[in-house]
This record gives sequence, structure tokens and C-alpha cells, in this order.
Amino acid sequence: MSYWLMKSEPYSYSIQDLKRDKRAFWDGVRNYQARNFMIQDMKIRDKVLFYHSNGKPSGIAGLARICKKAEVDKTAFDKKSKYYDQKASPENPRWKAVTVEFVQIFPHFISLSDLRKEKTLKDMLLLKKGQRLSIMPVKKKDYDYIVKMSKKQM
DNA sequence: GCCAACGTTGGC
DNA sequence: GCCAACGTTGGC
Repeated sequence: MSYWLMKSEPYSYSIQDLKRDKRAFWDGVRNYQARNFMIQDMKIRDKVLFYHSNGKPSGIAGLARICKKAEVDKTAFDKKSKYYDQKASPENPRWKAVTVEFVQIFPHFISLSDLRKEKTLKDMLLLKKGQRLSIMPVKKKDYDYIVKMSKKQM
């Protein structure tokens, strides 16, 4: 079992949207490191912290779970898509994405500044300077700690 | 909207 | 294979 953090801009796709849809294909990732995590490392039932980036404020909004292994991301072939990549084609798809399913919205949203206040979490990749990955691994102990934080008022 | 930090591209 | 130029991310 592995643990992950996946970022999404709430204006484009929020955890409330995921709750409504139940499942979402995580298309649009155009970073190799993030893609490789999805293709090589994510397993069905892996747990996911759903992060709202560029939010007011940014932070962790809830939980999701991997429910389908990586499949070809066809938005890369679609000229009208904002995720269009002219170097991708059905013969050489280049991009793949997993499907995630809704688990829960946190009773208390955990902002980035809340996370920074926790000494225990100081080594999280998310909190490292200049770190911009939209999908990143999370340690079990950090995942568990964050779930615990979500249950109490900050 | 700004801008630091980082990733990608392409010329050489 | 280097690296400058450019594009993107994402916090603020």
C-alpha cells in the first residue's frame, strides 16, 4: 500500500466535483515524474490526499483512492483540448493517467500554513522549497498524521 | 498579477 | 551533452 498527494486547482476540478462524480480520470498530467508515479508505482486501493492548489487558501481538502490503473490519456491527441500535445499520438501515446475515486471531504480543511506549523511534517515533499510536482509520494506516518489533523479543529 | 523555481526544448 | 530561452507551476 502506497500513499500519495495529488494536486488539483479547485476552480478546474475540486474534491466537491469528485464527490459528485464518484470517480475521475486524472487526465492532463504533462510532467514525466508525475506520469511515472501513475504508471509505475500507483496500485489500486492506494490512498490519496486530495490537495487544492492555487486555492484560497491552498491545502488538503480530503481523501481519494486509486481505483483503476493508468490508461492512455486521450486528451493529448485532441487538438481542442488544453492538454493537447503534438508529440503524442495513438501509436505513441506518451501520457497515461489513473482513475481515482472519492473517499471523503475532510471535516476541517488543512491549509498549507497549518501543515507548515507541524514539526512532524517538516520533511514532507510538499513543504520543500521550489517543489512543484502535481503528484508526489507521501509517507504513511505523514498521511496518518494529516488524517488525524483533519478530525480536529485547528 | 508577480515572480521564483523548475522543466522542457532546441540550437550548437 | 551543454545551456540559454522559454513556458509552467503555484504561493503569495
